[in-house]
Amino acid sequence: MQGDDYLHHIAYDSVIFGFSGEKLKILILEYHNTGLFALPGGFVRTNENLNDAVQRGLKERTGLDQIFLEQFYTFGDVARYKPEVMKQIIQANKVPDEDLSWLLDRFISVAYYALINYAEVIPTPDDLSDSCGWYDVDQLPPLMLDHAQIVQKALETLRENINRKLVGGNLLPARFTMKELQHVYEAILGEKLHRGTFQRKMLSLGVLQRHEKQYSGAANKAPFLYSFG
Amino acid sequence: MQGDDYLHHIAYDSVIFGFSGEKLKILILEYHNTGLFALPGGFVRTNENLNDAVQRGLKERTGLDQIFLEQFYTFGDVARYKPEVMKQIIQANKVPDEDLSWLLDRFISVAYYALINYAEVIPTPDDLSDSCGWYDVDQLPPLMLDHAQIVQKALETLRENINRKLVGGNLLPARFTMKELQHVYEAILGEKLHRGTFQRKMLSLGVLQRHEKQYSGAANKAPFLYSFG
DNA sequence: TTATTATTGTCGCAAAATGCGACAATAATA
DNA sequence: TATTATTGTCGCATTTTGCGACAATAATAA
Repeated sequence: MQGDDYLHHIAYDSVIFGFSGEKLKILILEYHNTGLFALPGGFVRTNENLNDAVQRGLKERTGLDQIFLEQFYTFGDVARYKPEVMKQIIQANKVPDEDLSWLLDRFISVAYYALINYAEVIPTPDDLSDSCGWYDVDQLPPLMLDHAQIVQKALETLRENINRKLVGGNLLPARFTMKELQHVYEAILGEKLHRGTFQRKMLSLGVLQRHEKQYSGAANKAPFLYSFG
Repeated sequence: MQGDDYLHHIAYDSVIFGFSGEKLKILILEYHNTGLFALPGGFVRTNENLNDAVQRGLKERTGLDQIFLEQFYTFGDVARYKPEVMKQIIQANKVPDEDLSWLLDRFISVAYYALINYAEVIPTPDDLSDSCGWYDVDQLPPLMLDHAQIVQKALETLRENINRKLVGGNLLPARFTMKELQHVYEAILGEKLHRGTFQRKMLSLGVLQRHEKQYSGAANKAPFLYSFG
């Protein structure tokens, strides 16, 4: 990780949403020996597209390719410049032979959110962090720098886009029941929805494919499975 | 404009919308002796918030303060890195005693759009450009780099936000008629709206203040004037 | 003074979208 | 065969929207 390989002053942070146990979750990593929690982030190589850099980071952290990924804001306040925090992280991970001084400069961070199928992810820490795990959006640990603010804005954007971009399905397996889809919407919006109205609305969009029923073994009517497209 | 005063690799571009003659317009500047047209942009000082840098640039270019300003996307493709274009601009404006080599590096650009009252603006070129003027959004000159794409995305964002953020009023004087407001909406959306429906919708929002009538001298009923808040 | 004309504010009504409860169908168990 | 929980769908009231029409009005023309 030489200084010349990356664009200085520019970073990205990603808010990776998953869905499990009827809860919306976010992937958070913890840096070695610092007690610092952070969003997965990274830097842009000098010959690499910004969007590609984020895709690359996501691949490394989740093992997934072809992810729903969207940029939502670029954070550029001076107040987010805290070199002592970065110094702390570097010192806890001192690797000789590397000039990491460029990491102590001021950074502007382009923030993205990703929607992924929780079940397919293998959370993988990087060199600097020793854990990479899921947290409920409403039970996050204290995050470093302005990362809590970034999460907040990601959630707002997600709520605004939930109908415009059919965002919901990206958080589920390829096939799902209407109830599961409704739970995703409820978790994102933070409110209960009416079952009948929700089903009618979804079906009227004409983007759901209906498949065979899912026999759960429970003593009641079995629901259909659906997929997008 | 020393290299140490600004954050390297980071720029901003602004799409400044105005409204006149029932048309949506954008402020475009032309660089000296190059035939290059561009969006007004600039750089971020090392101790300056990103948002403040854009406000500062807007103030210099329009004379206006307290503008409706919103960030909408950050452009970071490698393809937008064309040092020969920058070199052309610099050479046409050679100022001695300055090291401008940092301008030839790759830049990531944070794009903003602004909505302003056309009548209050005094378009002002900067040192590098010899004109700064209004162009119809559908009759723009060929813009350098990816600036046409930036304009396109600004328009899309504006359309998406038109109802969510009461964007329309920022393009008009403090007091305006319902018809003028409708023309703004039509220019942004690119379609005709029904007069009755539009008026009913706007009034139902409860954010318009009704004032005295505007007697235009025409042989017909005089419209009320409105303001926001 | 009175008719004419263009434009405005508002209304009525049909069509579409939404909120909410209810019913029959169904997959298992008792 | 009855029971139970859940599902798919429908009916109906309410709200929102699209669209035309009417009366009111400010000036001009007769």
